[in-house]
Amino acid sequence: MTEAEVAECIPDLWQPLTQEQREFLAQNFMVQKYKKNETIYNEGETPQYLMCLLNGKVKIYKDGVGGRSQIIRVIKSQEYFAYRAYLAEENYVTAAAAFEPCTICLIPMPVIVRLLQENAELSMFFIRQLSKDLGIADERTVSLTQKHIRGRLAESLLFLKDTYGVEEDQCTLSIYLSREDLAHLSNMTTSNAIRTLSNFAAEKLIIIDGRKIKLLEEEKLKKISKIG
Amino acid sequence: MTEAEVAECIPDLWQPLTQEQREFLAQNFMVQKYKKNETIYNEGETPQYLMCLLNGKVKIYKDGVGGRSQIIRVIKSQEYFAYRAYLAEENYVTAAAAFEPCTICLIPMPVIVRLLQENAELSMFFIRQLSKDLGIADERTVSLTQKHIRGRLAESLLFLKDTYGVEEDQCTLSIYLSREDLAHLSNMTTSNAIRTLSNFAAEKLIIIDGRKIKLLEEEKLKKISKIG
DNA sequence: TCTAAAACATGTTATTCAGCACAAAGGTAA
DNA sequence: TTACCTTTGTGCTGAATAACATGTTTTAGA
Repeated sequence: MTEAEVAECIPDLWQPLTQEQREFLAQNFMVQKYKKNETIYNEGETPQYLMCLLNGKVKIYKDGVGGRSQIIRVIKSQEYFAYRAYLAEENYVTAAAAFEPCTICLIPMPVIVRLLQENAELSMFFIRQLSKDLGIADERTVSLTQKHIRGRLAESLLFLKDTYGVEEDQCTLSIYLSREDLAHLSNMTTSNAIRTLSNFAAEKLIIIDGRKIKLLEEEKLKKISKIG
Repeated sequence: MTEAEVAECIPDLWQPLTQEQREFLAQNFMVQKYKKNETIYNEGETPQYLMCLLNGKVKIYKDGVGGRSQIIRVIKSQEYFAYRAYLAEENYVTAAAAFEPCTICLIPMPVIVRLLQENAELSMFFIRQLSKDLGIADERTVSLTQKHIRGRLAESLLFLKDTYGVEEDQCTLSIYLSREDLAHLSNMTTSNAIRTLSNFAAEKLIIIDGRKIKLLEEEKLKKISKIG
């Protein structure tokens, strides 16, 4: 892989570096592919790499009480993940899997740590990213615990639009999730995800066609999400 | 305040610094006192200071749907807080208040940012801290959403023991929370906190004497917490 | 193309927990 | 003291939602 190609894959990481650091990074750069639904890492494993999603869609999730799965966050193209546990000096407390076929760039964490020690701007990038993620996690805790089912599902739909965007028609979500994943994202059972989605469709807030979801009344969904 | 005194207040921040940086920090050091139940900062405000709790106990909380309060985390002596939002370039998404009379050290965030740019070891301290907090937040999301009332309350009691410790008898929690705060920590109504606490007492897992709580059967509480 | 499995859909029941209402106990101030 | 407010405690009711059962549709593999 040429340096120019590496630079294009991981601009946020690349940009702050000196020429010397860039050469070092380019020498420690791997790319790996994952199939749809393939596990990327598991809870309890020892983290070794920082990962950057080059293309595809990834879920970070956690299996809780009685094996019930909760999606903690989702990763879109160009985002970094899988590094938190190493930096906290822990094993993974979450697992990651591919929603769709993915290409992921892997960089050994010791390489990252060395760069962090040499490059203050890079450190600030990680500090900012972790700070943002922690704020999101705090918001999410309250949403998931206090909002009612309709509010949680509406929030998830809007969140998916924000994260992965829409197709050419400006309203069909670009991600086709199973009802089960939608449920795990919204902290509810699969039955209730199906039911509530049907209700939204009956109220003409959305149109469902299999896994394809069109958001018709975004403002009303926002209202439902906000009032809980 | 002498440099030695400053050093004692904020060892984690102080230790990585050069002599020059220490002098700079010592010149930008304030100490402020807060009364019991006094608000330290509010949601929506613009963050200006990193805070370090010198003594006392602090809650970080968030008012959610219908003003229902959720305690997100608690701070003990020597811990840093209130810096996340500034580093994420956001306003506060949480609020902070004193459980008990507190002494807090305040350092303007621009001072911290300057030190972060100069000192890689200090950056690593914040990266590690944020990474740990994010892991805790992820775990907490699943606990609060999936565990049942008894599991959540048991977890809170054990968490309070871990965080603030116990008195000389080795089993009385050192923090005397109102039932309301205990409820907000455990994501339940005050009535249910009272009821479940009474049940634990009836089962001889704990002894309650007003706000004083003695943990008798820690292993059984751990089991209740784990199975949810 | 057939078959089996997975995903989707919907109705019913059971459980958990929030939301009262109200009373007792403790603390605080005039 | 008395009065008042806050906190604690308890019972009852109903709403929200998980769990279960069952049938249908879609998908994937042989």
